[in-house]
Amino acid sequence: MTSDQKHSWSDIRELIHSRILDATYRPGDKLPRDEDLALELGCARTTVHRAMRSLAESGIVERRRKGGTIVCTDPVTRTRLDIPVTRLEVEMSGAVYAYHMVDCRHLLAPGSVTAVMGLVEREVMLNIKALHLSDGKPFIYEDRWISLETVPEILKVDLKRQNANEWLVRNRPYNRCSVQLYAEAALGEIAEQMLVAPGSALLHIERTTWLNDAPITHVRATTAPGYRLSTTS
Amino acid sequence: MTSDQKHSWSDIRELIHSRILDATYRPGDKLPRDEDLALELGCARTTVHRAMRSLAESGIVERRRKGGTIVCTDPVTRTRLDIPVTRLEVEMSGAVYAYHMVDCRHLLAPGSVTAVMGLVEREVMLNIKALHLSDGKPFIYEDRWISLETVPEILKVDLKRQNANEWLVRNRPYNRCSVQLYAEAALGEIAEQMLVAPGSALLHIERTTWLNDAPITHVRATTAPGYRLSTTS
DNA sequence: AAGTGGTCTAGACCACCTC
DNA sequence: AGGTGGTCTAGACCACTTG
Repeated sequence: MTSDQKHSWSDIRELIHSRILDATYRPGDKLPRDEDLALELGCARTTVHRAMRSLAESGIVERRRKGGTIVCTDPVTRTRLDIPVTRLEVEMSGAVYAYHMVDCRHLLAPGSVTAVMGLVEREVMLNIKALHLSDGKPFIYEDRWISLETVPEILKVDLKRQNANEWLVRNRPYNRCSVQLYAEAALGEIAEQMLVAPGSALLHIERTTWLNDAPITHVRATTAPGYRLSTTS
Repeated sequence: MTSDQKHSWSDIRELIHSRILDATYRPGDKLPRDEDLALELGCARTTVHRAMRSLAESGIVERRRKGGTIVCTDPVTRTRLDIPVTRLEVEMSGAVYAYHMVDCRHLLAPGSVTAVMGLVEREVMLNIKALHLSDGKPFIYEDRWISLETVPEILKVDLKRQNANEWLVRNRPYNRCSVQLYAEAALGEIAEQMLVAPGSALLHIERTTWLNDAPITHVRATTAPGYRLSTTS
């Protein structure tokens, strides 16, 4: 009676997914218990669990103890976004990478920055403005704030030669990260640095990183016209 | 000798992660074999494996059979991006949602669209232009192409009343999805529909979905000024 | 060819949450 | 309070890939 058994969790994931796709299980429906599915499919419960966890991570089903497994209604589009290190991104495209520090000073960080970092009070941080170049042309302009509380060693680094992000990434790994994406017209200073007409539409990527609730850095990256972020899955 | 045992995979994940954070294991280093770590930590190899897989999914280590586990050099910023269904996004913000179909016709899809979809030849598709409103104000303008090869039933749906995306999402789940993000100035038609000054910088979200290599739909969503996409983790 | 991670099993116990 | 998913174990075998 039971069709021939598929014992691998990815096969089982596909099987269950296909039942969702062909509406055997509809959005909002409750799926059989892991144990029953294991019995039906002729595999261990652990294997069904592995498949289910994968479906849950993809946002296709929702699982609750005692509540069972439910097919998600109102599915979101869930993708993975990888933001590469700029130098590598440029070099991978076959272009020559260069880094140019525009400005570097101690400043009282604006409230917008300290708020995002989760700090109650404003404090003096290291502010770095720098340009990443691809074949000599402006590629990304970054405005970065580094917490001197969390990363005092940064003052010993020669940031005119050493890209701040790469130093941080190698010496100050982070725990938690928040990213925001938006479009904004190029303002005076940015338009100047990026060599674009004022008002040009540019994609901005803001990132904040922490190590166990201690903020490390906040950076606003302004990308060149036409820049695209792609995700897969 | 062995410190007191932590038996849960998340504890072990944290422990190994902390060794990476404090440079016990440095970028490029090879970690001990799963079995040795299990021995050291006093747990089953499966448990170490579970922790390692989590670290690998986060892009912190790289694992290869026979090659062992290596701490990633040049880490990328990896985040999860969830794009909600527009109606829910509006309603969650406490505003009133409305949908207005602007245009709907059979058209030969442009090469840029069919190419992204992975089609060799251009074909006639259903093209829908629509506006999502939040409290009566333009929120997202979408330009959508729906494959009539894959989804012929769409012709029976009353798309003036029924939001195309929501119908698709409920009746034509997808397998694969590709997303692109970029900034672009509002052109004539878009500026008109969105009620913004021509040239305004707007965030664009392009999505293509497939079911087993059969393209379902391609949509370019133009968001209102100030729109932000956030990711967590 | 051999060593490493990847997976499967069977069973047990735990933790959470709904009923 | 009981049922469901979540996890851990111990052992076995498999699959990939590199030395």
